[in-house]
Amino acid sequence: MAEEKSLNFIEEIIEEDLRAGKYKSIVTRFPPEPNGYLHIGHATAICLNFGLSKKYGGYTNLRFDDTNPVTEETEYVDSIKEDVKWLGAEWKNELYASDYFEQLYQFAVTLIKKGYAYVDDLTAEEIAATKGSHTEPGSDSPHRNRSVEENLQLFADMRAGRYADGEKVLRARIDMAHQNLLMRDPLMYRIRHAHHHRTGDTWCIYPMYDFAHGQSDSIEHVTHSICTLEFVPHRELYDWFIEKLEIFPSHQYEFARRNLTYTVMSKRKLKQLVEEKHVDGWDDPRMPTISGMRRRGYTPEAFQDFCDRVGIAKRENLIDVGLLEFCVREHLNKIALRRMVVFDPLKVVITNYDRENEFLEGENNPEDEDGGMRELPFGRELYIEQEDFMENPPKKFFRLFPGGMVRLKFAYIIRCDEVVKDDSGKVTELRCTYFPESRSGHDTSGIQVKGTLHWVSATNNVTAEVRLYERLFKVEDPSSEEGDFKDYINPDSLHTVTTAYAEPALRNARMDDRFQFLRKGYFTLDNKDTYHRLVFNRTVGLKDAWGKEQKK
RNA sequence: UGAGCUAUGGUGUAACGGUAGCACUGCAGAUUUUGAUUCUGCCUGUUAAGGUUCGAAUCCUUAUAGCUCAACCA
Repeated sequence: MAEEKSLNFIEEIIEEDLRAGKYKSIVTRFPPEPNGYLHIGHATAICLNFGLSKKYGGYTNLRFDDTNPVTEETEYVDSIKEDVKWLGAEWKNELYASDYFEQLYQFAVTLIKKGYAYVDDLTAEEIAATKGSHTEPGSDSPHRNRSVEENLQLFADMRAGRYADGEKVLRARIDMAHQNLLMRDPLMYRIRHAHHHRTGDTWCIYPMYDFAHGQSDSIEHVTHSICTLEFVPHRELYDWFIEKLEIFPSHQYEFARRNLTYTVMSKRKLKQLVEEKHVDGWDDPRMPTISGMRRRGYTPEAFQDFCDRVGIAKRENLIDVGLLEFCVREHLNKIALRRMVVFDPLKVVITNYDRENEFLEGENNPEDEDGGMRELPFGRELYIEQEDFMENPPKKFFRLFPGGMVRLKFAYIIRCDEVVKDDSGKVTELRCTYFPESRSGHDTSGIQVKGTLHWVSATNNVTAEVRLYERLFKVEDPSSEEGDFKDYINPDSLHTVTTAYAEPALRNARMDDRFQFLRKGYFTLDNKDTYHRLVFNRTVGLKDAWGKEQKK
């Protein structure tokens, strides 16, 4: 029995269009403005647009909406392409709104000729003042009824650079009393004597978003132009231009942008975090940017899964970041190489171990039969985690305590015989005995233990720096709290373990490797600071039933 | 206080006039050489009030709540 996969509302629209024969295949686009870095919100838009065209047999263009020369830079174009590529999205064409400047200019001329556009001399303030309000109609500009010839000449003069910034604009001639404020003679072109990252100084007039986006969609024959809900009021204008221009009718559909708990998503706020040094940069592993999450060790597969699970709709939402963490754990659990790393060492001396150091074997990944094994040096002196020993353990403590026994993962069962302390009473060393016949995989000892600990040889290991990240904010929705969102920054979002002791296999860690440090979480090499030393970022922790139990 | 959009467990999303389902979270248990993974089970929901209908989460009305809109930004 075939399982009916339910469709989201956009898929329903597309299937209906396809069924009705409106299109044979679909074209979507991902249209970032190259003025900043991509974040998770963009990632969901990418998954949506590229996912749709893949599902329904079509393609997706990557189009840079570069109509504002003063905010846009090539640097951003490059980082955006890198991020999109990393997510696994393959665009059909790399396009730029600026590629269409000449065509857009001709569109504007067409509208002028049809009497649908005019050059206005009003200042920005005057235009705002005559715009009216939600309850009051606007009033016509005194230049609204210039002749077509005059408009044509003036617009050509604008292009030719005869005017200074702000001196003139081209407006659509619609209705200054329109219910929709966006339809009250919106601006189509403004003068900007500025260098453009691609067209250089060729142009000094630039189209506004509303006169560039829909037309670009149309030029590319985009069938389904998907954007976020705040553009709903723009749809009327979008359709108006296409109708008056009589060009390919692209259609705009809107969905609700995704919000995540314990973070902020607006460019303005992210920028503040970077500029005021609350984080290390746009790619700080705590940032919700794609570059930040990549650096932290998230995988494209996890994002894809996340997008699929979250779905798509039109209502406001605040998605539990726990879902993203679940997705990344689920993927990493399958692919991560298991390794042992001790963050806070407590020396263990095995008093009855008097032979040569030996090498034991440990599987790389119990989830992967073909994952292979690696060697683990074992010896008389080892490190275990400080927190894995308690002199006076509470109930249900499965780890080491005086007289207690645990298994060392991949190795032997040991018993704690003696606790060595320094003058201040701090435990500095445990003296233990091991049971030779309890060797992992060959255990004939018959001893049952509750706990299994990770460990590292004290004489054969490699040191590394480990960075542990917590949530960047203390509250679920920093933006909706009283006062400044920055008041809710979690001051302890980064813990650095400068010297952790790792098993030797980690010496050969590669940048795209994913690791699970046993009982510690998932880690990956930091792509910036790993140079002459190893620096690992914790992507996400393991589920921690014991930690939860303790909090009770 | 004009217009538009939206309202389903704690969270996200299905059900398209006919049994409110799935996932995450949470809780309980089993297995476990990671207190991980895996497996079982459980808790929790249609914003409200009317109306139409044999039957309403779904259609209608009203109310309520949230979001969006008056940049020469996108």
